[in-house]
Amino acid sequence: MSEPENAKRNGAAPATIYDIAKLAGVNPSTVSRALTTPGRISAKTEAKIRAAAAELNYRVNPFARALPTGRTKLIAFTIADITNPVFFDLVRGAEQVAGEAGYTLVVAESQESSTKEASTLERILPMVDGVVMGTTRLADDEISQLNVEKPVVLANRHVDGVADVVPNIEPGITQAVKHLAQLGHKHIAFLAGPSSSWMNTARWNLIMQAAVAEGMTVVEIGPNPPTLATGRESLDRIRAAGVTAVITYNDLMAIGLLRRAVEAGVSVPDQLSIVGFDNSFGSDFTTPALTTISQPLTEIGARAVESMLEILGDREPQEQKPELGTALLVRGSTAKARS
Amino acid sequence: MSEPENAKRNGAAPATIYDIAKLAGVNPSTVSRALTTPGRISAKTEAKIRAAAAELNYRVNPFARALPTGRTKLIAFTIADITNPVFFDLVRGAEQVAGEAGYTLVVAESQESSTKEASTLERILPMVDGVVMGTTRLADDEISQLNVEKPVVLANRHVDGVADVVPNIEPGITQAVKHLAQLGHKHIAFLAGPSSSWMNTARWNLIMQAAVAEGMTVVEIGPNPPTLATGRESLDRIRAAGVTAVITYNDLMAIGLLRRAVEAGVSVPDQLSIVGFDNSFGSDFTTPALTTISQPLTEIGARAVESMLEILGDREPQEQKPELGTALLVRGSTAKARS
DNA sequence: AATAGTTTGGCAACCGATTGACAAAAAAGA
DNA sequence: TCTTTTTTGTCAATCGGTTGCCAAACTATT
Repeated sequence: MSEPENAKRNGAAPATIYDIAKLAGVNPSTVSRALTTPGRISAKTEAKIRAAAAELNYRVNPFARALPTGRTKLIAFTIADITNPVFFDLVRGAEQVAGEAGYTLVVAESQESSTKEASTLERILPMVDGVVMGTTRLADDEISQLNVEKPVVLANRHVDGVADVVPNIEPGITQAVKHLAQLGHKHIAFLAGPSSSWMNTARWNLIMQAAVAEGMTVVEIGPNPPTLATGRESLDRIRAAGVTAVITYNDLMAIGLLRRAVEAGVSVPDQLSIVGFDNSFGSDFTTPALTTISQPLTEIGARAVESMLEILGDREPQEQKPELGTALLVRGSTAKARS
Repeated sequence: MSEPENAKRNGAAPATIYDIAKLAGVNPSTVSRALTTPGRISAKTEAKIRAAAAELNYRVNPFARALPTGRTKLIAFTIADITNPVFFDLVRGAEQVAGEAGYTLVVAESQESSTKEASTLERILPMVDGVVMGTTRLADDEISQLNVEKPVVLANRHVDGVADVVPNIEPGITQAVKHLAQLGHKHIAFLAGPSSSWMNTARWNLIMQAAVAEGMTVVEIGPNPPTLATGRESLDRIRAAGVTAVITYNDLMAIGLLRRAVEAGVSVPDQLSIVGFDNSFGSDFTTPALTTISQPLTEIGARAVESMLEILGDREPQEQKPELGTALLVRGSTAKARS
């Protein structure tokens, strides 16, 4: 309690390589080499130094190291909305890989605002080695711009000249549309996400294509913020459109829509079939449970960081990994079209 | 593509105070002062320097600054499980306050493992100014220990000698137990969380106390990992215990239990009433929606960071804020005890 | 106009590591 | 045994800021 002035806690200042050098009877630079360049120093001396370091409970000062090397072992991870559970798995995968490589993730949330995203990045950019964008609301040119300053890896988005990890959404979407067609749906809708989402466009295009191939009509309703609230608010527009099934941009919207429908006495799936996207946390809590297109989110997060590590030269480029796919997960929110 | 060696991106190295000094025709130290100590330098010179800085697109190198000052403007925020939506609101509140003060949050997840938590903290401790523990699985003495090295603020937990932000859980719990009593329940259970959770003990004690006061019997079932899976797996034990209502350690467990019960043909709330804890994301997705004890999580996260800022001397200590409370939120998962 | 007092800006040391250049010591070769 | 090569450790500069101390320049006082 109440020692507001003294920011320094532990009376004993943390040990430095100088302390170790003194204790081991060598030069500080020898300590640095022993600790960072294995083999450069004789085994005997190195052992002595390591012992001294252990005794002093030494931990390198990351800033002192970052200054001459310019490397901080920090990676920024951007997400648009912490409230959207898709990012659970994304960061899980990312954090896993980053941690193993001795990197730390700085998670930056932008609350769906590109302005906020830009300003947060502005603040943390000088201290990270690279930026992995889990979900971003920045425009293509802003991303390209960013990529000039620090390496960028995109998850679930493509921008020319920028590294990315994007699953093939075609199989999942085709399956979903076929599934609806087989259930007898003729008129369906796509409840769109934000216009600044690259994935939104990609999904819409494929859905349109697949729907036409199946001889169905399809309308896009949106763009919208990809939230629970939007899902709820869209029920009227969807009913007005006269469709019998909807595919939503993400599960959050699907859940909002489903719950609102139930409240409004619109039976799901009897009067309205709903297909979500992402298979994110909570999508199986609802009654009926949500039929959704699942993505390998953990793997996407992991690969995005792996890719970053390769760019940073901290990981050997691997042989080409198999393409990531998507698949329809049929649960209870889809059924035969009402005649 | 393929320039694995060159970590440096932008051909032009970022501007330093030396560049500014040259351009403005002053000494580097003058630049430093102009930018960090308002008033120390004449308005005229400062304007000149600021102009030069703007022209060169200058941004301070946080590491160079951190070296002499020891302050990094980074705060670690620990959470036990990123998959538990309680932390949404916790970090939302925390990030908000931190951002406004120019601090950045480094979110560290430990996947419910105290070992993992300790090792992650080990890695990031040297680079943060303090640690805010959203949810932690460390033991009391480990926390005290940590608090010696860097300032610590605990959310939802109390350890002697360590700053904390804890809401008063008494009203919520009392209301919940009263609510069950009024519905005619005589025998209830507490589905416990992890033994390393301080809150778990705190909640159990109050529930026990309140139940006894209402003339009910109450049993503790646990300890358990506070997850969806545990909730599911506990149905049998709960039924075996012969109780008609359960209060769970958190919503995740309650949701797991509720869903399993429905699957198993145990009607909720008719055969079993369930009360969750936290009012976290998804707790209203279920059918029936979960009755739960809500906590002001955003506010807790915000206050925890505020408290940290005060300790770091970066914020004036405020007048005492009103105590944070909890309250029962009655939804559909509780009903009259089956006679 | 002379003196005292206050601003303002420069000098240089320092934070804790890393690293190129070099010399001393040890090992290998003649 | 003497030279050549390799190994091992030291010196000193450097990264980009911050800050105590001091002197020059200015302002105010008498």
